[in-house]
Amino acid sequence: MGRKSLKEARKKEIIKVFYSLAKKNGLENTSIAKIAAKMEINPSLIIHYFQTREDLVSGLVDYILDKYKLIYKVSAANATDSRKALLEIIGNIFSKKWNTLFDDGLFYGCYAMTFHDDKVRDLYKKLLDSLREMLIGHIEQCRADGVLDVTDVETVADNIFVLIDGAYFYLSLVSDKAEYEQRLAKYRQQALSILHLQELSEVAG
Amino acid sequence: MGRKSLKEARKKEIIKVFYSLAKKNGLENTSIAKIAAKMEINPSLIIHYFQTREDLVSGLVDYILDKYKLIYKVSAANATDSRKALLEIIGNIFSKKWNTLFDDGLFYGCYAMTFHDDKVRDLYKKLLDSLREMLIGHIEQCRADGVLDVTDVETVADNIFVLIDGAYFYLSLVSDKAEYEQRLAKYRQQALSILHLQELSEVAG
DNA sequence: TTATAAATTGAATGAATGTTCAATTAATTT
DNA sequence: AAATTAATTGAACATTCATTCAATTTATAA
Repeated sequence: MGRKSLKEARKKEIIKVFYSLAKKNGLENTSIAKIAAKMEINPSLIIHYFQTREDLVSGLVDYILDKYKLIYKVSAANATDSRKALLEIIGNIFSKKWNTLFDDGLFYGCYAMTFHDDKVRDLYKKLLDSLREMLIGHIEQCRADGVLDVTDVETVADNIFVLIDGAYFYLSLVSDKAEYEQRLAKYRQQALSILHLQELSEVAG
Repeated sequence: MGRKSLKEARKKEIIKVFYSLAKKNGLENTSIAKIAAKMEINPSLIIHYFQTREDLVSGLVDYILDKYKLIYKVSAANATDSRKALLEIIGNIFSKKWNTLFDDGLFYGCYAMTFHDDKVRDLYKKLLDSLREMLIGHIEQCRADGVLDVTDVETVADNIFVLIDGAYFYLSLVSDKAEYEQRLAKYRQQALSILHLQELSEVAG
């Protein structure tokens, strides 16, 4: 009875436009009114779905972190081979295509919010911790399969994460494309070195 | 003739209040009006000194980056001993007192601006690059003095910076004090390990 | 066809924003 | 004391903001 609810689909549409505008102009310069204008709908419709701006931002953070999570996803082709799976993840993390899928500016913009917004802080902390656990799992699997020679798995995983976060922090300021790619390759190499693995071209994404 | 100018002193006062409010409530929640209210002055006075909000923010970025730079400052006592100087810098970077002097939230908040504000981007890039050069200089001096055994100085310096940036990225989300300090110590240890140095208590700050 | 429920609009709100400009106050020099 | 220059105020500005509420349109089920 009554009209079919479009709620979830509509919310996602709104968030996507929010994402694209914030990506272009920054989080603080993206208002509800501007999102509505871009979508050619009424601002009150956005408030109808997200009761407050805070909820809207929260939805954006969810959206961004979901995208971020994808980088750690292992394709079905490599799911059964622990070594290939690990190599695929490392490859994904240190690849150029990541940038086309994911906007670092927004990731850091939302990250900056964690210092004053407990909700966002929790989301980030839980995501990063779950990714750590995941990487630990992969490494342990590799060790169990005898394809990896590491002693302290947790430390190794931590080293990888430090490398990732530190690498992109500086990389985001590198505008020269050649230097960017060169550094990226070097960091990937270093990640493999931490894992006592060698670069391989055999692994597809 | 006429009144003595308080311009520079007053501008610094304003920025300091801006800093303290933004530290507490976040950059985007700190308006000119709020700064003026806190100082019990008229908002137009702030505009008098900083023509636009953009200029005001730019001043804040300068202020923050100047503070950041201090972490890399070597005390006079260690200035002549290259090994002690390097150890002091590493000690400063991975110390708890840094947090009392410097607000990570604002540092990341301004960092997030680099993605849409070319001016801020240049400031950050130039600072980080100059710090790199400085660290490279210290390491090279140590090598010249025969107290350090490293081959590729630039790579070593880059590894240190990646460690710093990556470490604090995650540390900023760690609220448990004990875990925070434990990790911090571990990262410091790792920095020394990259330099092939050992932890020393002999170096004062 | 009618009832129902959700989607959407439109107008209005008050508060806060950055900024302008003229007027006034306060300090310093001649 | 008078002239000068900067500090500071106060009132006003147009804009934008998030949010509210009632009214209307649109789709679906009975």
